[in-house]
Amino acid sequence: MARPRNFDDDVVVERAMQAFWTLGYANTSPAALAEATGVGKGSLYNAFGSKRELFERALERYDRLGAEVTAELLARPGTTRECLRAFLYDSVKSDLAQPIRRGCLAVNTAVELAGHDPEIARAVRRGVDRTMAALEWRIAQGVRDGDVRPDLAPRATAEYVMNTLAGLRVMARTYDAATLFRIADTALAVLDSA
Amino acid sequence: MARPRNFDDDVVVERAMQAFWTLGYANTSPAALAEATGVGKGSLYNAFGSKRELFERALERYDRLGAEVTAELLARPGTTRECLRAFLYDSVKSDLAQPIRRGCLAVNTAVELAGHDPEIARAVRRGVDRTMAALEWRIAQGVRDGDVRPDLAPRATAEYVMNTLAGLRVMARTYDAATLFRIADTALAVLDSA
DNA sequence: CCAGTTTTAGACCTGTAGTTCAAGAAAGGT
DNA sequence: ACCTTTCTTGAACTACAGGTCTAAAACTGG
Repeated sequence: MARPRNFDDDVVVERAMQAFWTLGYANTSPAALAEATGVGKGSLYNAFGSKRELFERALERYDRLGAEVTAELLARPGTTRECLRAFLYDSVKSDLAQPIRRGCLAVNTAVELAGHDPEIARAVRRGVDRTMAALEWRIAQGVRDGDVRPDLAPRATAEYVMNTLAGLRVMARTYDAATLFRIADTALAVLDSA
Repeated sequence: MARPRNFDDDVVVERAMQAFWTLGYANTSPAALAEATGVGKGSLYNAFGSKRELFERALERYDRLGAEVTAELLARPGTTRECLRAFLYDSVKSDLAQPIRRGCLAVNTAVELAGHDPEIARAVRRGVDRTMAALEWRIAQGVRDGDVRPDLAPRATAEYVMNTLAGLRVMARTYDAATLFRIADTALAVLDSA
């Protein structure tokens, strides 16, 4: 009945996400998006409405993929501490693996846009809350299993771990691997019974 | 012998700093800088060369003022933990006091520019290192005084506290005061002997 | 009070961001 | 084969970013 799209939305959103992640929102021009996605500017606007809306799609995707990775890491066998360690290490490692340090899209977005765009702020918050809920759940399990100090409140501890991750994502911009891993280890020491 | 400047460089840099801090580097246009400083674009370019150079001056100033505040806080009487608590609380409070959450200029800069601009990355790093050195010094003193667990390495602990601060500066974009203070407290609990 | 120098305000310039639009292309229904 | 609909391509458009330039203005030593 009509001409079909000759690209896959998911693929385009994925590529746009990579571009936004690497360059930042403001520095990713429509031309850059066209280049990165292999789709003409016109088609992008036809399909997604605006740069802003495409960004929201990209952020959503990032949150969803991140939540999947987190869930997988936290569901692995091992002590709570091992799981949280894997959680922190994993993000540091994937950061360092990139040729240019791009940090975390959620953190970048919180810093670049959350202050001036309440809707984006809510989207970021939703994603972070989701990860934090997973952490809380895993920590609560650790308390039940007895491998976490029973006096730790799962909620507060989850917030704390999340905060540590946010810090690491920023520190990864300028510090080396050894420092980052050392920070992660120091942060996790709080979980140990003394 | 020649017409004198009719503005004070320091005042202009201070105001430019505020603008960059609030709006971000990319979003602060020359027009916005002229507006914020009360100095015409032409004069700004004459005095500072470029937006980029003015930003470097602003960042330098931020680092210097921050270092002064940190030094003052850490030199106050009280236990190490009280000092570090004041250090973390202070930044959270000043963040929350602003009408729009603008976080920390150094963190914002690390996120927005450090990945693509090595020189800026070095400047950020210098500032952070300075603060971290002050923390290390205070923690080492705490170890000597016996109010910090002696098994804590001052350097690693300082990095850890710095990381916690970086995290808080990001989390302050989207979370409320209660959560932020709770995170700070949890983070400081690691210092206690059990 | 003039000469010489530097600053100033803002007009001006070039490039690009972000978006829209017009014209044609690829379907599917009839 | 034709019509309708939706997509594509790329040119076109407006606004503003970042920076330069100019003509007047403000100082000061002589």
